Amino acid sequence: MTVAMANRSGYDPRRHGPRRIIGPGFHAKVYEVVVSVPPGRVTTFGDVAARLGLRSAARQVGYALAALPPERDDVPWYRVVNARGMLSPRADGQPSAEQRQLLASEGVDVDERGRVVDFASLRLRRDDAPP
DNA sequence: CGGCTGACGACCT
DNA sequence: GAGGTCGCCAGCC
Repeated sequence: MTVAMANRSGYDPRRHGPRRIIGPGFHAKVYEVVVSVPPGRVTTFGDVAARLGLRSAARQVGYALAALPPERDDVPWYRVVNARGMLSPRADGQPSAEQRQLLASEGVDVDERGRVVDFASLRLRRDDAPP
């Protein structure tokens, strides 16, 4: 017996984390976490969500960054990639060239498939320290 | 106030 | 490895 097979149609906290309502200001919290990502490092949507206590809300983190207002140019959105270390494709189906360039300016290389080179080492996890 | 819009992640076959 | 399913929520028309 495992929790994984408990109920397929129901909610599995082991997998998705706690059900919790962040409430208004969710976007602002996302931005705050992203601001704390140091130059030359990257993090993931899921890690940001986990840091907010909502592992299951990775998608919402993406939505929040998609809605990032231009005046929030203090938020290094480009340091956020997906869990595989890939730059998330935008509406046109390809990764943002601007994101690639901004990362490159910090010494973070992105290969031709859109994946961050040496992602495992550069990834900033919730309670991770630089090597 | 109803409906639509979005940068994801983990599992399963 | 690739493709599909399900679960998440706040903003802005």
